[in-house]
Amino acid sequence: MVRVRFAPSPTGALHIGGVRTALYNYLFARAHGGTFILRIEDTDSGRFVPGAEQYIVEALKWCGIVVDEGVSVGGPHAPYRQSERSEIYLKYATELVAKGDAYYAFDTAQELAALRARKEAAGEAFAYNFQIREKLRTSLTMSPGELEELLGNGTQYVIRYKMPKDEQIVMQDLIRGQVIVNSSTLDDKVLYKSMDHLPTYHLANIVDDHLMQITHVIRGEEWLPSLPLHYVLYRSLGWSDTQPQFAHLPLILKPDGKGKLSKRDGDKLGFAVFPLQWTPEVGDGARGFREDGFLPDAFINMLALLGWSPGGDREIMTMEDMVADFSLDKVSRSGARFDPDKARWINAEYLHHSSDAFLAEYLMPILREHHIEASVAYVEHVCSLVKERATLLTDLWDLSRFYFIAPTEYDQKVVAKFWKGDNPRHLARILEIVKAMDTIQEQTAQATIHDFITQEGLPMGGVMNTLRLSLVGANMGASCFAIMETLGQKESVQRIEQALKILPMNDN
RNA sequence: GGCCCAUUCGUCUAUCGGUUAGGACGUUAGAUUUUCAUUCUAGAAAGAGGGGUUCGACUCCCCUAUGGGCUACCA
Repeated sequence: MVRVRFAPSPTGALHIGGVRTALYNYLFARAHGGTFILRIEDTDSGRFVPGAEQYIVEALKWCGIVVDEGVSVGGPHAPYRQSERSEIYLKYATELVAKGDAYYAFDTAQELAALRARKEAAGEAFAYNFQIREKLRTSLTMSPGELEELLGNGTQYVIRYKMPKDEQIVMQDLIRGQVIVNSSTLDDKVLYKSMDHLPTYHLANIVDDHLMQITHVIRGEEWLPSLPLHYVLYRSLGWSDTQPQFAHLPLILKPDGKGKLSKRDGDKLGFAVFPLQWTPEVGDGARGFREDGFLPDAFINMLALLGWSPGGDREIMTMEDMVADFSLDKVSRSGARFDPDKARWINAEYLHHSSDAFLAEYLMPILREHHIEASVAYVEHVCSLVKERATLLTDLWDLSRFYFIAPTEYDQKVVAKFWKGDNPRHLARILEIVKAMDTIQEQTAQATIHDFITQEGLPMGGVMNTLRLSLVGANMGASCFAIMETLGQKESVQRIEQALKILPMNDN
């Protein structure tokens, strides 16, 4: 039975790299009939950000990623917030000390900083490891009595893992294959912190994954360097035989390929890097894909393709399609640059195939904000005319406003180009034809007016663009006749009359 | 600096030893269109470099280069 977890830290908004990790975990779980768990890793009390957890829950919901078990839905392994599980971890840390695989260290932050500074001054890297641990104030070199006294009088301590010396740690990664690291290059990581009396990520992660019976750990590549630590931790705890399998995902890079994508890139690109708008109580906010007009289905489709391909040429896929084809061995090994252009194109694909009813539902509230009364049927019809011109949901209003509001000003460039010579006079004659119609039907109106223009030998482009200018106020939109049919005869007549009244009749 | 990971068109990728190295975004040129879009057609565009292994390497191995990640009582 497959059990995977997405385990973010509530330190701010979840950026698209995190969402993609969640997505891959979710796809993997669904593909194997498994369980997708949401666990909050809030063991860094110093970086906790109020509202971040709620943001994560809402973001997953918007993406259509359904949590089976975890924070906000509960489950058999509750609680799923590590801060609420704090008493669990100390037990395992002290167990490791008892076994001799970990030890108490009493160095102060100042002492460590001094040590680090001295090493750096000598041009060497500082590592808290086998070479130095015997020379520091640790339980390794103390008498039992001395240790008991320090522990008893409340002296601050951390528990560090005693990384073995010169051992080849052989690991398996589902995406990268075998990875081997010599343990002497690793340091004695802190497992349990003195400051907030909470475990570090490494301990809490291993303990919870074990307790929650996680079968596969799918996480970002930034965790690969700590995989050896996790391996030896599982071994020390006696859990090697049930330890999960690991898959380290390639990173999502900045568009220029220089480094991991970050919040600042969003500002620089003028493009969202978060699923939802983020408005923290303090600090800077950030825009979201949702608010920028992306459809959730398009968003996850775009994200899924950043580092995974089903093989072959398929690109536009629903969540169900992706579940059916997802497998970790088709995840690529190299980092993927985020491409705003491709993201926009995918969204346009989804938008063009959205139903008019769905788009109208989005547009109606915007119309209400502009105090526009329109029937759902009318709005749906308008959506059918504008959607192929839209890339983002937010384009809809700009593309459709002239169907609801007569132009109050006219695009000067278009005026300069077409509202000249005899064109206004020709338009006045078109007006008479339109006036004579009871109703406007696209095909018949087109036939009638085109015939007139041809028979009178008038310039087709000049007349039609002038007509469009009077109707729309710009050189955009569907066929003039479709527009007139939508607007209705009365409104069409009014708009042509208004243009003839407002714009100068001729420039002779 | 040390350790680890990676490397196919500008970008995302397909290829799992034998292909004219395919697709998509973007881009260029056309067509369609009264406009803006859409759509369609065509084009340019890639295996980092050097060694091996092999009858044959983009594909396997090694070295170099380049890029990235990690190197906290952060995750």
